[in-house]
Amino acid sequence: MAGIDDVARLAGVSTATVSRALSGRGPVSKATRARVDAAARRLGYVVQASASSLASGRTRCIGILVPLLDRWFYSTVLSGVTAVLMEHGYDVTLYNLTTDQAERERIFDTFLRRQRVDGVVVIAITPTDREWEQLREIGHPVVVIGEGGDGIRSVMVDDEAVGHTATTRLLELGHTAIAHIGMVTDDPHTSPAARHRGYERALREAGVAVAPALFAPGDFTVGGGRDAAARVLPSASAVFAASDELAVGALFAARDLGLRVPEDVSIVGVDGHELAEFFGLDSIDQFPLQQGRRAAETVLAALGEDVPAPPPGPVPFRYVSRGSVRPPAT
Amino acid sequence: MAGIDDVARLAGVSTATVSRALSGRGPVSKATRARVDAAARRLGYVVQASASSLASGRTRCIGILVPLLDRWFYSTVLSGVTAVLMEHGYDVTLYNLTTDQAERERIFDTFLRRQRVDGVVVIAITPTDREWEQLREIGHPVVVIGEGGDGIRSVMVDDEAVGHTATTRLLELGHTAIAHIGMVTDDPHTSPAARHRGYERALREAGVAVAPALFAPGDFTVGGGRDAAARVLPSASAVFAASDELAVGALFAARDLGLRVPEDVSIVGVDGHELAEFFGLDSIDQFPLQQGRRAAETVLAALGEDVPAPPPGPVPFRYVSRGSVRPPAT
DNA sequence: TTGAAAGCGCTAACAA
DNA sequence: TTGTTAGCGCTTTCAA
Repeated sequence: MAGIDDVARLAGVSTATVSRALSGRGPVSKATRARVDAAARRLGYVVQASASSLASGRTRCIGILVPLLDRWFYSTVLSGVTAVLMEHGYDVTLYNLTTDQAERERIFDTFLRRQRVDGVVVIAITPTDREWEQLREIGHPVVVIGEGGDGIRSVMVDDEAVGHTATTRLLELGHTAIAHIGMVTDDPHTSPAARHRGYERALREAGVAVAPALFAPGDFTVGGGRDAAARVLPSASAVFAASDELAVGALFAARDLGLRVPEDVSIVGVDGHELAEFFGLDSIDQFPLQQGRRAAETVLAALGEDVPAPPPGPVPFRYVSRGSVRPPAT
Repeated sequence: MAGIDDVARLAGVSTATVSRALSGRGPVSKATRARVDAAARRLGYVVQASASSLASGRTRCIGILVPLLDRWFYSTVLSGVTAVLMEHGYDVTLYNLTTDQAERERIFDTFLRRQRVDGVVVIAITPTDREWEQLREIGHPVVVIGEGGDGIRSVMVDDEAVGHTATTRLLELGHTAIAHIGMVTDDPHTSPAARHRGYERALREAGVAVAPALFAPGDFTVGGGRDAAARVLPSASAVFAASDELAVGALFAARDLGLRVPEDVSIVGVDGHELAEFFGLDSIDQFPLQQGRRAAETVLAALGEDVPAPPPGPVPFRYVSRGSVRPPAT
């Protein structure tokens, strides 16, 4: 495996010049650069990551923290992040935070502190105060998809607006017995919490009382949605589900109860999941691929890479009609 | 950020001893190790990855090549791989091979050759001859989930047996007009190709002619399955789909055609996807999480890590009945 | 624009 | 069992 000396020898220059030519940092004459490039190509030379990192302090690697890999939203965001980073020559190191507390600590205490990454993208995780602190301490840019903390860049949709939009749509159709299925968290800074707030605000603004019995928690899976919906469907004419997976679960629950959608019950989800289309499910698309791309561009920009500056403010979402809502039967 | 010298000073030993104590390589007395551990903990010292790698030649990082992230099978395998690697203190660097040819080349030419990884896990990708060559050249263990190449370790289910099992089940129920929806590849060493062979062999063994009109290609998505199934359903009493996503698509196609499952048509899929349960879909579960775990253990074993030796031979699969098949209507 | 040379922070011979 | 020391393969001052 060729080293930088081999390239230097073949090109008839010093290793310093090879380094400058190949990295693009520092002045190199056009002719020299061409000779170095040719020599490098001829030898199949690729700079060794660890040596380069040790000498320069840059790793060209971004760490990604993600809570689950097998959920559509996360894996789609991840696709967006990796695509952009790869285009810019960055590697991606994946840290899958499970529910195992010891493992989680090890990621924050050790993995992230090995100086293996130049930056971190956090997907939909709510770090504790201490974890925020640790993220800041690594001394590299951190971008959160979701609500950020102090001095931490964030890419997010306005989840309260999402909840408000979906609920308002149902209200406008004339529904008043609108159930919500989502997740209960003690942390108000999460997407489910914000969507829930948006739901309640829309109801209040419309003068409709918020009925606690019309909320049912369920984890963000089809099964969770089915179980949660089964509890509220008997007393609701419409359901706002905090994710498309939950909404699909609600469709199954409706079927089990002999309810037709949308004749007997209207259902709206959130995400833009592939399945929403097949089920003819109204949904608020939040463009997860774009969120991932934007997060990646945000870290790269913070690292001084030449990327289109991501626009400030929350990322867009869009209500997509597919036929799962209609005015309530009278 | 504390360095190894700080730890050495605080513990009253040399840096070499700190290195030995913390890495576990080389002899250190019990008392010394305790002092070093205490000093390291006190200073919050974590070894710097690039310096350690440069000096030792080991990176404690495994590269993973995956074609798609947002498909259930791949992301589940990936979960299994990352879980095991993390348990052993290994990082995971993710390379998402898209269909972009230039990007793919860059991964094989550059990314994998930066000596950033100690080993590679390839998920469901069919490398070209040249790419196999490049994988071997990096001089590290490579494990493929799917059919391997020369001198490359492989973790795989016997996909021909999978196809044979599913088809045989339908034959035993009395079906003869059994359609297959899968993927067309010119490469015989892929899962879809093997499942297709198993399907045809089962038919031949049962004395049923293989009807080319009963095969329809579709990419491995719900949409692909729906379109493919729409073409073969009119002339089939049963469908063997090469994945659960395809099978779910077939369910939608059946519904669109006014066919009931299983009264009018029987459907079997492959994977063990969460949705199979909700749709009451018969499926061959291939335990992707276990496949991922086994692949990770295989690389680790090859690197001399202390892991349970993965059993040889193909990984298990299991036919799971959920009510989507029955004898053909007469 | 180039080259010489001093590290980057750690590991692993080797000697004690 | 421990310390001394010479690198690992690059990058980056600094001087020319």
